Amino acid sequence: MAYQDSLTALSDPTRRKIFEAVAVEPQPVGRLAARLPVSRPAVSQHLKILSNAGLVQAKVDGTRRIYAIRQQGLAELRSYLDQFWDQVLASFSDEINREKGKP
Amino acid sequence: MAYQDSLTALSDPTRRKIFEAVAVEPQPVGRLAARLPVSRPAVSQHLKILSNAGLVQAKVDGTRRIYAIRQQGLAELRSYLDQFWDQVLASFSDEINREKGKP
DNA sequence: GCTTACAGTAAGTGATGGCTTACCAAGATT
DNA sequence: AATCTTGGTAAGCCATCACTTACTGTAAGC
Repeated sequence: MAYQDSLTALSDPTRRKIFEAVAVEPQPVGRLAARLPVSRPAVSQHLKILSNAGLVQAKVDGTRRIYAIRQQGLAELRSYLDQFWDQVLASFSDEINREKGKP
Repeated sequence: MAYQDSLTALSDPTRRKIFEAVAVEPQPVGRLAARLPVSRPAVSQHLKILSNAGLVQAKVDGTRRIYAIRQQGLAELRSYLDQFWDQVLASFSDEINREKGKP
């Protein structure tokens, strides 16, 4: 639901593969499981975690569920990291200013 | 060492706090531990993981080690996510083009 | 209506991971 | 030189987690 859950979700290699596969092309659960070395229930469980993190969402199509990336979840994670990026850039320019003021 | 390790490193709440604290201001291990609800060895272990992930680096100062953010590690993680961001934007414009072509 | 396809849930298991205390190494301080 | 400060390492413990098989539910297809 927030960037915390997104980071937890993407920390697992299998979930990353699922996320990456879904990013390339929205897919039903069965197809994802077929291309992965784990069982279909395992994929379902991973998708639940990714879904709760807001990183993917399912579009129901009969008995099938087509999972796709949810861009807002990705955006939240990006802005979390951007916050640090800004801080890094800020302290870097601070250092430059300190260096300039020295001699 | 790569974005995978960065995601694993930032998936833990305590490590996130350490990373966030170090982002605000470079600090020695002891000070970090004093402000956290875990022991100093625990902080050391977390810093090792963050360091291996390339997210922080230590500057040795006598017996003290001042930990700070390593911007390149953060950059790698950002670009990993940006890759998906680009894909999301691409498929979004694809959809618009499909919609335009329909009627 | 019966069966088949698709997918989520439940329960159990082995491995991983974060924490603690105890210990060790090395530079600072007196 | 003796001690204190600082911090990394070792070993062990408990909780969490990813995975499996078995089961349930629901929509399609004949």
